[in-house]
Amino acid sequence: MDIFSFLESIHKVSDQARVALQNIINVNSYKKNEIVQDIGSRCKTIYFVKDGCARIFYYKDGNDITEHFAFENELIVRAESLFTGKPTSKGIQAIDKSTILSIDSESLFQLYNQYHDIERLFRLLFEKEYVNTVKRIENLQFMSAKERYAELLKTTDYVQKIPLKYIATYLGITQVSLSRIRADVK
Amino acid sequence: MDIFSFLESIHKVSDQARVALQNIINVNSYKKNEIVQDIGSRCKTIYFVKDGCARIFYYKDGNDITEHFAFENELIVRAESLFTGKPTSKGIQAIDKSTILSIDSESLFQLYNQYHDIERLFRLLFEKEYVNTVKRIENLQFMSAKERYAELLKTTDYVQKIPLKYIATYLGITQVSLSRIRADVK
DNA sequence: CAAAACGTTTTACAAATGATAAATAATCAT
DNA sequence: ATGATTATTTATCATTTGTAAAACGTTTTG
Repeated sequence: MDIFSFLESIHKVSDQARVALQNIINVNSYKKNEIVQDIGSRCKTIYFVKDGCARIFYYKDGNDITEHFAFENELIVRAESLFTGKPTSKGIQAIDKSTILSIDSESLFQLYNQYHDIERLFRLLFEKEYVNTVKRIENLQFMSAKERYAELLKTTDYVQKIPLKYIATYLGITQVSLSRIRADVK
Repeated sequence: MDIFSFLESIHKVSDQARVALQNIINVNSYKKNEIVQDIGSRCKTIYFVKDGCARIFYYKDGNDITEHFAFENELIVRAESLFTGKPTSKGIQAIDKSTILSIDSESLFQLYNQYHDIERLFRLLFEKEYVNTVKRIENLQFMSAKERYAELLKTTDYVQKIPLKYIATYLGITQVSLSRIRADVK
């Protein structure tokens, strides 16, 4: 799917705005496990998974924690850096061979001033992301690990391709615990 | 603090826009424990705590769960209803005697078309809320209940006034468990 | 004030999850 | 292919958290 078809499904922008947007979008291919952006600097990019699958991760007490998964036609954003200007402690990694679009956020925020349409489009996009994070809170706050795992399985078949250890930390549990849950379900 | 001082600290709008905004804001006082908006209908209101303290809650398996606390000069929004148009399963309750402003969302979204300024202001506001929810995920995903409690205590002294049972479910644990944690810390 | 209602703590026991190590299984690189 | 590496499962035991019930405290209200 073309990103513009996706964007148009959210909010249609003028042809001029569309061209302006095209100019700040880059396409890149990543190998399995390749780092898309490393931990450390201030995040100035909005990513969009065209094909494949990626994750946001960080380290807590030396352990690799997956905070977020993104599949086809989904945004990846480290909001706590992008919207605050603070350096990020989170990295982005392609889990599988992937095609990922990058939108330079500083250029985008400039375009907001010229094209009200573009600001609205991204406002709506980020509102959706916001809603997703709220749902994830509901999920983490009072569902058992087993329930959370069942929920995740429902979202996409792509989950099958994701290493167990990533899924475990995403669910907020250890690999061993997830392995037990799986054994139970069988 | 006046809400307009607060809003101006995020993004300054024109005098005209300000007047238009004033017209869709209502001020209400609530008694301790009073319901601000009940569970059920579609959420069409953005709330702002001027004084006091409120919470978002819902029921899971018959248990009252606190999803969110809002203190002075904070927004309260049930994003998953406001931004999707779906009915909400969450209610809002004043925890203490409170003054809470209500902004009608349908009117606000209309104003977005007339005043680019207002759309930008609220875009920035909701970006902040989005960042807060992301931080809460970090918090819930891999911090122990003890750590989460310590974090919460740091945020505001107002926590002292909040019933333990609300705090416990907010942290994702039972009252009994929180009571134990408190006994430990002493 | 006293009774009732509500909130918090404690206790005892059960269930879920963590930590560590070892055993298998699957994947990768030469 | 085969050895090395990485991923997953299993086992054992410790810790955390849940559940239920009772005890204790505090607040509300007639």
